Amino acid sequence: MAGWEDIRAEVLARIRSRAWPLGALIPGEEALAQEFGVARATVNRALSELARVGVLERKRKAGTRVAALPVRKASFDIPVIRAEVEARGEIYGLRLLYLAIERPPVPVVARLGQDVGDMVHVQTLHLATGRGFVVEDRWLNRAVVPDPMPDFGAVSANEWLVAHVSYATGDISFAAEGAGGWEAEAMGVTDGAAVFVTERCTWAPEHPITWVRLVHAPGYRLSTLL
Amino acid sequence: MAGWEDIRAEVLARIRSRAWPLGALIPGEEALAQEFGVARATVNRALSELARVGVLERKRKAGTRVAALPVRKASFDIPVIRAEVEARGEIYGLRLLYLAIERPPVPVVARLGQDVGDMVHVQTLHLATGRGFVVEDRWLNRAVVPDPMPDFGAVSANEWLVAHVSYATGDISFAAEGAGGWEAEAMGVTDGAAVFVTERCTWAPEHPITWVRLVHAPGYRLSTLL
DNA sequence: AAGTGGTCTAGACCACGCA
DNA sequence: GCGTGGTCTAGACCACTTC
Repeated sequence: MAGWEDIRAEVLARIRSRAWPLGALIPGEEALAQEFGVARATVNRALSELARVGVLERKRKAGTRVAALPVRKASFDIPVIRAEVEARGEIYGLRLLYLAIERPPVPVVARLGQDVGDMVHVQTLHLATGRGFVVEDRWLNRAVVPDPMPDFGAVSANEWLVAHVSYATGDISFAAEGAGGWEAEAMGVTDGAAVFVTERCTWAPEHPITWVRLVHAPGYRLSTLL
Repeated sequence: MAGWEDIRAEVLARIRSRAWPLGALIPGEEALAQEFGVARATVNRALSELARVGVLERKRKAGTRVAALPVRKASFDIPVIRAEVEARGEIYGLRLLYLAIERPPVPVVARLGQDVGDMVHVQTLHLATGRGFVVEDRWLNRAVVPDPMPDFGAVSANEWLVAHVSYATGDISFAAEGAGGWEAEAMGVTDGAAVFVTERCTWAPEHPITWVRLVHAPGYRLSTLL
């Protein structure tokens, strides 16, 4: 019996073999269902999957075509830092460097897209077996933090958030920068050393939650399967 | 009428409100289908989607539970460099720096996981409106390159591959490094400047296809929505 | 052995986007 | 309009995992 994964494999084979060239329109779901002897829903499952990963482009009425420039999509996990350290078999440590309620600088407000006044500003150092692993610089909307503030020296803001302010939209970006200032000092690297930097911004449906900048120790690598 | 997206929203709301705490087992599909007055397939679609993005964990017989440490997954596109440059409204240019058939160094063979003897070695500079955008260092399995070799000075190996050797598995990784050697020179940056580096390895089902290292111009940023 | 999620079917209706 | 993909249903069988 042909399952949706078999259909997917067959479609991929036809694309690879150029039976269905790049950019070409392929037969409709009904036709393929007949040809393969399966229900239309099964074909739909296979084609939807291929569209999700960028191999096909589907539009109602227009039909399904092979992506002209197959844009590969890759996905990766955004782990809680503690889990990431422990997954390497190292011992996690956390050191609170700075904590205050103050006005965020203009760039942070801009990234959040909305001014919510004073915010909770937390700077922490995440350790892997005693060595600096990540320097975290975070601004939190006071509206999401309870009044007796959690002890961010014991549980990282990162971890507290995923457990208490679940689900939100946001964006994330990665860049290479030369280390500098307090971040370089906290991490214990020389000024100008190349470091991997993650910046993330998250919103609840109606208000910003947090902006965070993570400076990873030199040698850090973000990797995933295609 | 309740569609699968409504079910998804309701499930998310229950998780957010702690009606279903982190790590807790939630009712089975049949029960939820009855409660929401929809078919089980609709509930399945919603829960599968949530499992795919890491909010739920599902196991046959064991049931569905809320992920204890919700690992957010992000996905991003791996565009063809020309498309990336043009998407910025800049003019794409390509300069072939080096082309030879030679033995790959040990690290490259190791990453590919299989020794295929001599390979095609291509080094190119991708330009955005005349300025260096990406330095590409690529090793290609000779088995995937036709005998009159394509003109890699006209069409980048990158682009030629997606059009002619479609679909493969592989891995990709990102890191920050200090620029150096011919790469720094080709890009026109000072030695030691922080650059964003992408390394990618792709395989056909039975043999390696290519290994490539991309050094992006300073200031490059990889970003995506969560 | 039994319960749960994973998938398939045949049919149906709907929404979108072209003409 | 009208064709295509998107989704839903009710029922069924299967695969996996835990008991």
